[in-house]
Amino acid sequence: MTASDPEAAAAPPSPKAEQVLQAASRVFREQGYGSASMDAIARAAGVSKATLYAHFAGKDQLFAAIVSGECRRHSQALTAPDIDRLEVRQALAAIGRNFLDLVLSAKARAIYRIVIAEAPRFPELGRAFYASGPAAVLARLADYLGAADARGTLRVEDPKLAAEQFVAMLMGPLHMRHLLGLTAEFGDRDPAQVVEAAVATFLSAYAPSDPA
Amino acid sequence: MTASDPEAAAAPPSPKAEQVLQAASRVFREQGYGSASMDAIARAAGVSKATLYAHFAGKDQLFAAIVSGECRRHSQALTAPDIDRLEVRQALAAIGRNFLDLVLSAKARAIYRIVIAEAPRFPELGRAFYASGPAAVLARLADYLGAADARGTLRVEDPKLAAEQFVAMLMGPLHMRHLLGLTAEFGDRDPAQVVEAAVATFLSAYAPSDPA
DNA sequence: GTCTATAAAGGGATAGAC
DNA sequence: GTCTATCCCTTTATAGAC
Repeated sequence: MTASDPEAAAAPPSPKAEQVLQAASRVFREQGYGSASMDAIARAAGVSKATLYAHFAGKDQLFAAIVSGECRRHSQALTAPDIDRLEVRQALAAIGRNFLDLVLSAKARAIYRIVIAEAPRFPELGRAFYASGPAAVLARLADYLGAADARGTLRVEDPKLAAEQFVAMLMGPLHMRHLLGLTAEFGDRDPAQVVEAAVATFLSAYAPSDPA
Repeated sequence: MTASDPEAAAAPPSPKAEQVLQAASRVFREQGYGSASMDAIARAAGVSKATLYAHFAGKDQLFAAIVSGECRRHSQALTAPDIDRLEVRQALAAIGRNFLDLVLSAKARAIYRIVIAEAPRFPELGRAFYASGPAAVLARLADYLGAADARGTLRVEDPKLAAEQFVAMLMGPLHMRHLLGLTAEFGDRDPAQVVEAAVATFLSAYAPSDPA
């Protein structure tokens, strides 16, 4: 019955497993990998430790399952709709708002924290996270910029680099401060203002010649 | 004798304490806060655990002492020299190179990882890190941009925001990938190229009118 | 102050009953 | 599959000798 589904693909069949995954995700996000104990996870999930080990070979594999699951879910959430039907400025603003909302969300921040922290000890995890998250976003944005260049609505020599600059200007003013828990202090900015400024600077550099 | 020096200010007087701090820094950076044990730190420092507890009240205070020490050291390393005697383009490029070299260094990455990871459980640490590191750099850069605007060599309405955009474009294409340990894959870039591109995009947006 | 030795608690992982 | 109870090890932290 379960031969074709080695539990690594999509949805875990057992409701107990899902229960464990959700609780473990919360505990890992709250305590970090090193400090989170299997005991605490079992307690949070309302199951015994033996049940944990019946579904996952160990702490490391449980952790890997959670991170890859969260990455999958988040990258799905970033399927931008109809940016091709918008003006370049509006399209970039829409992409920027969606992206910024995602990366500043509490869950995304917690996942990012823990993946960054454990990347040296879980190298494959770092790769999987980057590939399913940032790399996918950058690739899609670069495609859009390349197409805009072909249409003449932008002039972008290196779409990949331009995409990275745009994303960087979106995240830069807010991401680190939010990661550090500094939202009010150090003059926190309105995300809408950050998006607008990023679009403005980007277009100053990459608009064809004179869009007026 | 030690009344005026509550050990929180500058240099630890005891050589043993310095020995402990260096070893603990390495262990924390290699293993993360949660997984690092006082036992391992004592072993790495070549002292007994009792000596650890003679100098530091506990794991958390030892950790805090290390992070604040590293922040102090790194922010001192960023005293940019004579940028006022350079052309704007060259000054920005010099700032960019220095900054990128620092934030991409192995030690800075390790510190950043652990501060980000533990910020929710050590809020004061996050504040101290940001204030002594990124905020100081941004403030100095914003000052420079504001002065350039006053001289007419740039046109920058919001120097703080422009500084954040510039720094973001420097870090964006490289920082996250390096944090995740992905240097070769996903098309790693030459830092020099990143600096050049960031300066170019920045000047496209903030050059006065026509510098030619 | 520094060590050896140990206390007291909590960690990951498992055996065996159901 | 799931639970209770437990093994065995490591953890943080301390007592007592020097």
